[in-house]
Formats: sequence, structure tokens, C-alpha cells
Amino acid sequence: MESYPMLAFLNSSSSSAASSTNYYNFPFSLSMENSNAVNGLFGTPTAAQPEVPASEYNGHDDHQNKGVVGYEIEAENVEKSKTNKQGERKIRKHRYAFQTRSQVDILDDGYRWRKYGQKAVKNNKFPRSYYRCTYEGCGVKKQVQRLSKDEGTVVTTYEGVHSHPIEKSTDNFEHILSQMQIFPSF
DNA sequence: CGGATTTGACCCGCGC
DNA sequence: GCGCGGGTCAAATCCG
Repeated sequence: MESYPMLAFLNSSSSSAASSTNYYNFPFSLSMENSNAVNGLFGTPTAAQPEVPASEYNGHDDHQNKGVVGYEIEAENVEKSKTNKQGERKIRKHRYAFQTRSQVDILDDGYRWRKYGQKAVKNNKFPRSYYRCTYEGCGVKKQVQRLSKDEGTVVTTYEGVHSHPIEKSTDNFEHILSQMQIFPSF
């Protein structure tokens, strides 16, 4: 539970932008290029908490001094057969929750998202925003919520895998980092 | 004008 | 069966 895979990922993979200053551990953004890598990385059960409902974050924050916390949430079965009530396949989607510290809610990871909903969360004065990837055929979703207790903590939950390249250049990665203030574990 | 956002309604699963 | 909470839709609105 103490070892965070994204650290290894940052070291091994494209850390060009982060090479100059590597005191921050930025989980996604870069990794979104090849979600498979993320899938493999997080496939290893490192987290002690298998599935933590997002609501758990609010009242119970056990993130002592970790700037970034990432762990896999394996959803049992996310079946959304709203329109057609036929026999929908029970596709189990992988969900990855990243807990970061940022002043802004929108952490631009290079993909284009369209906001499609916003709901108030129980035990949280901040709402949760729902985004969907606008690429045709790409049903990747993400939701962003802010801890009411720690205003500076933002939890981003990704759901699904992108099946297309990134649209925006990764040059703005440093810009993304400028938006964030991540506190190292030590 | 076109695409993104806002926002209340609607839907659905679940627990009582 | 009903109410609640979470997730999504969609019409109105905003904005570049």
C-alpha cells in the first residue's frame, strides 16, 4: 500500500517534462496516452482499500501527508441499460481514482471532455461533476469531486479506456503542473 | 452560429 | 412500495 505505481511509471515512461523538476508525482495526464500501461500498473493489488465509495473520501480522509493517492476501484458491474431494457451485457469497467491537490477542479489531461452533469454529494458541500470524452465512440467518463474537508484535495475518477490518441499536445503538461501543488510523501 | 455548459427533471438500484 | 442517493438526459443558456 505504500508503494505507488505511478511513481515508477513516471520514472520509466515519458518523463521529459517532469525530468527537470521531479519532486511532484503526477499520476495521470501522461499515462493517459496508453491507458493499457495504467491498466497493467494498477492491476497489481497495491491498495489496501479495494473499493472505496467516493462518499467515503468525504467524511473519512486517511490521506495523512500523501500528496497523490491513486488506487483501483474495481466496480462489480456497471450496467447502465437505461434506454434499452433488453439483456445488456454486464460489463465491468475499471475505475481509477486519483486524489490530487489542486486549486482548480479541471485537471486537463489532454483529452477533450464535455460536462454532462453535476450533482451534490452527501456529506460534501462541493458538487461532483461528470464529464464524458467527446471523441466519437469513446465512452470514457470521469468525475471530479472536491473534498469538503480539504478544499485543496480533488478526487478524479476515471472510468473506461480511451481508444484514440490524445487530441491536445502534451506541451501544456507543465501548465497543468503549475495548476497543482502536490506534496510529496516525505 | 456551433459547440460546450448549466440545471432541473428523470431514471434506476437499493434499503427500509 | 416508497424514499433516498447517485447517475444521466436534455432543453435552455452561455460563450468564443
